[in-house]
Amino acid sequence: MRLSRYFLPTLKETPSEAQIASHRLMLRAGMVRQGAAGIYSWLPLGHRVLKKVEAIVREEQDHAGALEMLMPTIQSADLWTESGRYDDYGKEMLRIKDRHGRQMLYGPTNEELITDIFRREIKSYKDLPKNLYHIQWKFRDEIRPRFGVMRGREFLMKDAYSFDMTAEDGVKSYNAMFVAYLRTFARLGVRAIPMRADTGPIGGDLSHEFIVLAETGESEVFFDEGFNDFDPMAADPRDGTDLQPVVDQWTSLYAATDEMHDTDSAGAKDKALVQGRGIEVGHIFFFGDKYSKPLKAEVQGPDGKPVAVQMGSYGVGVSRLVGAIIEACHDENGIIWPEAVAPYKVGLMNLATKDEACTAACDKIYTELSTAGVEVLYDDRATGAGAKFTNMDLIGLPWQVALGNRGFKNGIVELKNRATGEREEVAIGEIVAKLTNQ
RNA sequence: CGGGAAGUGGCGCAGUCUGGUAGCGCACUACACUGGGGGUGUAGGGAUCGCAGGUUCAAAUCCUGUCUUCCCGACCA
Repeated sequence: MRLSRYFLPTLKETPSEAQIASHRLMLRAGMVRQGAAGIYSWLPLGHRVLKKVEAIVREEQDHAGALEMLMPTIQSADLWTESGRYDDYGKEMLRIKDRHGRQMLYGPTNEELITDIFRREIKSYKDLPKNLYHIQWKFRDEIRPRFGVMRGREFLMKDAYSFDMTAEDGVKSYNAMFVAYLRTFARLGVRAIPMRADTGPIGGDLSHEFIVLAETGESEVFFDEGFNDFDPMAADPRDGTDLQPVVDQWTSLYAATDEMHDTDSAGAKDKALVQGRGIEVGHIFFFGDKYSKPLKAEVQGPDGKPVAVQMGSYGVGVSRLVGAIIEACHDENGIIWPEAVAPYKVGLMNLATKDEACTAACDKIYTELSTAGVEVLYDDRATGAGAKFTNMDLIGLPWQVALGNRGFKNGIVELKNRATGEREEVAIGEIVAKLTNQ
């Protein structure tokens, strides 16, 4: 993409409403713009990142056997009355009336809706297990939205729902999601640690939060440094092996957020305990028949008798993750994207746009990279070189390629790694091959 | 919802106390120079000062109401 044709409104100064790093950087890098408190438009650069995060979440869900579908954002209040949560949910739920005066709501979550779909279509134990998910916008009318997309009111969430005949099978479904989450966050380029969680209003007795570690995270966390030795990609939910040992390993070490932290517990006395900060990006629950009973989500067992199914739900804050990744990956100059979610892999800068030969060389590199399938953002604007460097550091593409008169005379470009800051001179003729293999 | 701040060109701010023709930096437009870390000059465009009402000869400035945004707390993907 040529920057001269792109829509990338970067800001030199930070808008006064943004306080934390990810919010400041998302505004400055031209990724999002605020519509109302906690509600954002995603501009092209931010949208690309959001879609990449979404794609990785989707791949790992599919890989773990979950089935993608799509439920609406607007729901009828009826199902919520039936589950008893219409009154319980409180002011966090955005309630609206349609033209006929029917009570509707903008979905804050989808347990009721998915359970209704399930109970209408699935009648036999032979159809189990099932794990259905969707990636959809939710709305929770938070008292105080803040931190940009990290705690917005409107947010993109992946939520999956598992249905099993027995609690034992339900735990297997839970474990598959547990492993899928380990893999998802590792692929996104961040370190996430599962922590035993309070089940809160969703209920149930088995639940873990996945916390991305970031120095500027919103909550304080305590965890065993033994987590460093675990490989999140070691287990595969699809190869048919028992995942319980993997889950046992990841839950054997102490890990807790400050509100769950208990200095008196045995694990907390471990010498290997370290303190850090983190951001919750995923939360999984196994809650048995909490919703299937009141909503009568039953199947017939082998004996012909109806049984309420065992359910679990599994959320990932997709839009929140974009902010969380930035919190974990930035410096004083801007964002440092992990390659898997970077909006473009390479930022190519023409530092001598008035020099026809140099420009032709840049154009050639741009064309060849594009043809080779490398995502490249090409700064071909007639602005000063300093502005280009500063802007590239801000938007944080993993690789920067700079070509100006100086290098052109000697037949070299400068290649810079945004994360390490390392610069290297590469022959013009070799840069494409080098980036293609990188 | 309790406590606290703030709304003035796109962004960051001054002006408000003490009422008297709306200002600065950045960004933007044109031209020239410049071109390896947000460069320089000249000339421009753009604001009913959040909104409504009131006081006054006169309101960004004083009074009343209201909306919005941000921060701390309780709540949360």
